[in-house]
Amino acid sequence: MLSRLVTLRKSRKWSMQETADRLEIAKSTYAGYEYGYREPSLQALSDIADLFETSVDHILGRSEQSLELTKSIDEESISLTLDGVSLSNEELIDFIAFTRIKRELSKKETFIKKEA
Amino acid sequence: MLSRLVTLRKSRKWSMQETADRLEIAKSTYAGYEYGYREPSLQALSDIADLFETSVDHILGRSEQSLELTKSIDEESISLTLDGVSLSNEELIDFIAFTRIKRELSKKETFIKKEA
DNA sequence: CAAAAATGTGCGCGAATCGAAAACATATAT
DNA sequence: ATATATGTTTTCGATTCGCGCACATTTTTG
Repeated sequence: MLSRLVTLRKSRKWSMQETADRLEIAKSTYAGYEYGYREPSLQALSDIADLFETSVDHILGRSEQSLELTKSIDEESISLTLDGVSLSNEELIDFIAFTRIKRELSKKETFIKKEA
Repeated sequence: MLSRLVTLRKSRKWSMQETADRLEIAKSTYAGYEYGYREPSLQALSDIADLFETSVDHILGRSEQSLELTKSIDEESISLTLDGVSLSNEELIDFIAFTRIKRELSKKETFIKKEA
């Protein structure tokens, strides 16, 4: 269930002990999570996500969320940031237009090439 | 901990019973989640997120995720889609450049205006 | 309006499982 | 080679999960 923990921990070069310490739980408890014979409480799960600076969904290995840009306008689901500054609706709208046009153009290019 | 459940359920106009049925659990079990005196297992939590077509993080009320665009290049965290088509790295890179430049320009504009 | 059905709310219990301590195995460092 | 750190498993008391059941409240139906 929590198979991604191993990767997350090792990419940080932390031992189980160190990870457990940071989470303020016993190493055997943490080990239980990694080995899969224990499940953390929701609070612990949340703490783990915070520690690894990732989402709970990612830790749970849930089918990676795909964020549809057109839907994220005016919705408070996920906020996008660039260089730490959150993306304004205007920037998002510009981007959508920008990319749609680029996609249209690349279609036409292909079409022309085929014709030639 | 799971205070968002009420909203999610009611926005669908489901009774507790109906929700529990869809989740294939007892209504008293589901009620426990909503009232906050019970926590679902990770599997149940995941099922709930699926049922409500939302993320576990959202259900847990975790500080809304912000996705840093520069970090999402080459990372398998969340995939962005536009009009149902997933965003290529190239499109993302272009957008980052595009927006950075726009931001730079708007700074300068302000500067010029101040000078004038 | 009254009866019936559905829904919400809470209790109690057996079963499941949590979290930690401890012991042991294995690896790393001195 | 010995000590120290890390990984892994077992054990156990305490917690709490999930459900059935009962009752209150609301909604539906005739």
